[in-house]
Amino acid sequence: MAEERSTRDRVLDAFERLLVGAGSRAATLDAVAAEAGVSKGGLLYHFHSREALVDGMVERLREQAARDVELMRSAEQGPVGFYLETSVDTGSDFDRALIAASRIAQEHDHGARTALADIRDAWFGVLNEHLGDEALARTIQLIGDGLYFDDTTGLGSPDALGHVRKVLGRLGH
Amino acid sequence: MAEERSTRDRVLDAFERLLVGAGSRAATLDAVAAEAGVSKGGLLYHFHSREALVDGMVERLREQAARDVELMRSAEQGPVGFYLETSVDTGSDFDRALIAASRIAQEHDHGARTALADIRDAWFGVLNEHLGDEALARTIQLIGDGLYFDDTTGLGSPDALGHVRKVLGRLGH
DNA sequence: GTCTATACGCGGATAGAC
DNA sequence: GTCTATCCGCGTATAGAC
Repeated sequence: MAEERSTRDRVLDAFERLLVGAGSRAATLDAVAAEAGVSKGGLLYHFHSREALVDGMVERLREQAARDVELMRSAEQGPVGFYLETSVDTGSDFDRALIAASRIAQEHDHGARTALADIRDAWFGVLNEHLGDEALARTIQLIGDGLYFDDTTGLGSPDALGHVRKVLGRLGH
Repeated sequence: MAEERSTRDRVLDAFERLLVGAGSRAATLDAVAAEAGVSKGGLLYHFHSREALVDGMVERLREQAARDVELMRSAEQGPVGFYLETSVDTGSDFDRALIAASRIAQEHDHGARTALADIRDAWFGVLNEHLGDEALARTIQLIGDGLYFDDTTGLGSPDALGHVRKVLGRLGH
């Protein structure tokens, strides 16, 4: 039977939702506690400081990423399709964690930065291995980043993914 | 003779540097004043609130953007080359303003979001007009966003732009 | 494990001197 | 136009009851 989501996880979920939805400035301990439906004291039992909250989030992100890379490797539609489709925000837990971490990384947090760098390296490894074409692999990764960024910033055109497919089609993909 | 940079502008410069270098959380009025070499009171004479600071920055960004679009339109290397080259952080004032605004936009600021959306529309207009190919124009814009995002997050591979050129070359550009 | 109460410094903002 | 002094609320963190 599926375990109940622990308070710890619910707090991290709340933290991520606030980071994604309103930015780091708004993701205060007060706000996180309220969003998670727990008192500030309750939150601070699980995470002794804001920094610990960030660390906990990054740690969980790494676990999620390891699973994602496995899915990408063995995806039915191939790694490229899987990567691009999951670069537009699908609303998955992993997407949310990734965007949340990028918010923190922008503040110079070392843990978040290296985690994101490692995850990107893993993705690139799969793309490059599959395509056998570094330039194309890098370009596709950039397109994925662009899709992400646009989604994340609330910009982004309606059928971005469709346009990309069209162009990749001309390249024989 | 070139005018001295006004205090107002120096404050906005400082605000942008902090936003880009350390994030919105770190860009406090105290920090901005110190970075600009002015007292908090001095800063608040020019901008009555943090919100006013953001508005001033966005307003200046729009002026810079109008100039950039003109440069893009008439660039020697063509709009695509100009766009991609200026998508990696060149360290220009405009780049800094753009990245700074994207930080603020992530916090749901309406002014920053619409300004960025308008600027992106203008860029797309030039690309699409020049290429006469919407799918390609959108894809190139995504690549530019990706370059931006990577630079911005401190990720990004060394010769990203070179790889992109290679792939675009295969498409006949 | 979760809560309430409390301490305390920081960030945003005002008043008024120079 | 720029400064210092000051106010107040918020964000982080601790102590200790339940």
